[in-house]
Amino acid sequence: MTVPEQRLQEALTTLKKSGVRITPQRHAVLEYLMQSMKHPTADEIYKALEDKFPNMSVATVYNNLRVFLDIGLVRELTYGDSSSRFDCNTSDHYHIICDECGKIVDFHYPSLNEVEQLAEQVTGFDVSNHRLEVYGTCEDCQQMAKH
Amino acid sequence: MTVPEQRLQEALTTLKKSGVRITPQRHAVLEYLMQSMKHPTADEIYKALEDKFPNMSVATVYNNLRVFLDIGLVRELTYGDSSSRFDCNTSDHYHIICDECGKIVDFHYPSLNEVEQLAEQVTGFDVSNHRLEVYGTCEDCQQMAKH
DNA sequence: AAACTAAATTATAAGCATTCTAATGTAAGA
DNA sequence: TCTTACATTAGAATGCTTATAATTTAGTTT
Repeated sequence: MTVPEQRLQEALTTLKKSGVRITPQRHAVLEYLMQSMKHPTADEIYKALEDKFPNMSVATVYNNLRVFLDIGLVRELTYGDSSSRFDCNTSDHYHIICDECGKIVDFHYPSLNEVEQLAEQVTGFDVSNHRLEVYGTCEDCQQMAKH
Repeated sequence: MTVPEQRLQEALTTLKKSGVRITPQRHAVLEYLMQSMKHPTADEIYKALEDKFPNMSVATVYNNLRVFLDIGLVRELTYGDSSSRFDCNTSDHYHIICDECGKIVDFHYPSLNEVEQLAEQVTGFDVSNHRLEVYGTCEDCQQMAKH
């Protein structure tokens, strides 16, 4: 069994445990998210599945993404651009984003615990988590710029 | 001259240098941003100025924010919630955001250069900058939760 | 100081992502 | 198989932001 397939099985188990029904559409949205190495928008998921489910509503995609978010199966990524992206890799990692083409690449780095600790001391907040995004130009766009 | 006043003067000089006209509305938007310790949304700016400029259009606020963004006088902050916030403090700093009330507080911490460097090596990106946001519950909301 | 012109403002319409609503359909247990 | 609470659907509605076209104006030129 491949890694995405295994994650899908685990996710389905989590859904069942949470008392959430497994419908064909829900299954398909989850499967697409798990297999995608990108971080798709709701519309990208919708378009990717319209062959399989010609009658599926965009609302269904949004509804299911919300369900997955609530259970903690996916994370929502919001950047400057208009629409949210969804990341099914919930393990600790950061993102590096191309200023030119918007590509998002996962980037592993040890968690910045000392920043969280200092933030608590200085601001009095009860810190829950943090987000780090690095911006730059990806190799593809660097090549493009040379020609 | 107070610090916000001084920053306003500097900003006006920058605008002139960039060949941007100083209109009363533009001046007012900039002044409000500079004096505000919060990170207002476009609508908050619009509402704050409607006494002074009863005929001002929301479009004017958006237009001017874009001008300021292009020149680098302000930064746009986009989080999960619907509308962008604007930060006229362009010095290096991070933000800590309350999960409950959405309050955004400036938080100073040395720039994470080593993260940028590692990201370049690992991903091949030409890194330009990065963003760090810490999330948690502010003191006010911690108090509220107790009662 | 008056005239000029490119840029800014205004009011309104339009666009887009997302959410809501109400009717219909269905997964999963009894 | 029957039942029912939950999901899906289509389409309307919402809210933020941008576009359009007409009017006004800042800042320069005469």
